[in-house]
Amino acid sequence: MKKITREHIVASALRVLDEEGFDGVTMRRLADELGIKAASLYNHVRDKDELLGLMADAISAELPTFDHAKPWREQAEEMAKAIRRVLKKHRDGARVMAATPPAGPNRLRAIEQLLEALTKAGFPRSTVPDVAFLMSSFIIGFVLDETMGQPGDAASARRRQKEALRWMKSLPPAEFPHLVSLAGELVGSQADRRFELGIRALLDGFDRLRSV
Amino acid sequence: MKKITREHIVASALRVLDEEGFDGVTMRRLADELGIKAASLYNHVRDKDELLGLMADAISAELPTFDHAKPWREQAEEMAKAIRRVLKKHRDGARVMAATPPAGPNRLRAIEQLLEALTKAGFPRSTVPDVAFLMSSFIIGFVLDETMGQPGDAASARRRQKEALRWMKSLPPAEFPHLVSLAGELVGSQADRRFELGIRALLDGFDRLRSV
DNA sequence: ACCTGAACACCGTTCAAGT
DNA sequence: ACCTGAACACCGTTCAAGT
Repeated sequence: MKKITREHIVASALRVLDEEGFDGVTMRRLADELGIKAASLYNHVRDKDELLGLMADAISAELPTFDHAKPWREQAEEMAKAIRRVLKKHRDGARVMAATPPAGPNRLRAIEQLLEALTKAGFPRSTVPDVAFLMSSFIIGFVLDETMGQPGDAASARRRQKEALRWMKSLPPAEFPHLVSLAGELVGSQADRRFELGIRALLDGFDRLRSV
Repeated sequence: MKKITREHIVASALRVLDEEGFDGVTMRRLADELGIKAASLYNHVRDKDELLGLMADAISAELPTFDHAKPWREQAEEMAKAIRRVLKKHRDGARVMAATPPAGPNRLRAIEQLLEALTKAGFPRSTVPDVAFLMSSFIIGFVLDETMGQPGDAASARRRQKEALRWMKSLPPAEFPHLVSLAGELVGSQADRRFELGIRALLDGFDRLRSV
């Protein structure tokens, strides 16, 4: 086998993540993937939390860099979509980010870029961290919700959705009239459209904070 | 001891949650709290997932009811603040909601009320589920982020914050100029103000969707 | 009907022992 | 320096056995 390095471990961990999901990433399963024993991992990584942090940073490395030429609004919307795309590229990617503090060079670099863009866009200094934080938690929250309880493969995801629809339609309509009549729209996610609606609403709302 | 009922179990589980946090809610610890053995819990609850669902619904029961007389904007903002308050009332409350599908009568009742309010507010039928979903994931995402990695007691939370501040200020300013200069505003959360800013931006953005 | 002891198949992590 | 076996203190869950 190849030599075991930190990078090698993190790459394997992301592979396990994609195959087994967040709960499937165990030190033992990861060691198997690498052809070593679980105890050996502790020669390269302090503990599982550090490993998760490294995974989060590896995911953050896939984020594209900002194009500072474009107008801020377009920039921010594209950045938001790119973040969502990267979070969805790895199974339970949003859970990894949510479970992990925003440290690590790649993640910090992404935050720095966002702060830079917001400053250039004319947001007052004191609101720049607010807007950055809110964009981040909005995106992570959305993808978390969007992918919650969904198995990896698309087939069983669709089966689950059908089940949820049938269940929601069977609720007592006297008590839950809107829930029942909107069941189709509630479970049939159209997540892309919904995300765009949300990020645009949020950015529109932020826009009036700008002084330039 | 008292007779063991489902309600009794859920109440104890919430007590354990507040004391030990999300990861501390184990079947064994909960059984201890009730003065029984872990295996006995399975006479009352299918598995841990069902228990978490019941906990989420018990938390949802604490939500106030909507005041349909007030204008929608005020209504929605108050509802959002109330949800955040309830999520923060129990340690890791947001994690319980995020880990759990939106079933359970109390939670459904809250969603139904929100759908009702949005419909009355004049949102087109097809956007009502979008706005409801987006408000929910925004709030849960915010509180999740806000309370992440925070220990229960306020003292150690403040200690952690000081540490984070010192760490961020020690970053290389050439690479992370905004991160370093905004360190104070980034870690000193002022979460209440930040949440208001966010929910208002989001609701302002939604407002132009209304047709009434 | 409900509780228990014991077991099964897992976890993260430590540590002395090997090379 | 890095890997291993074995152990420790946990998990969720099942099931035959008790009352």
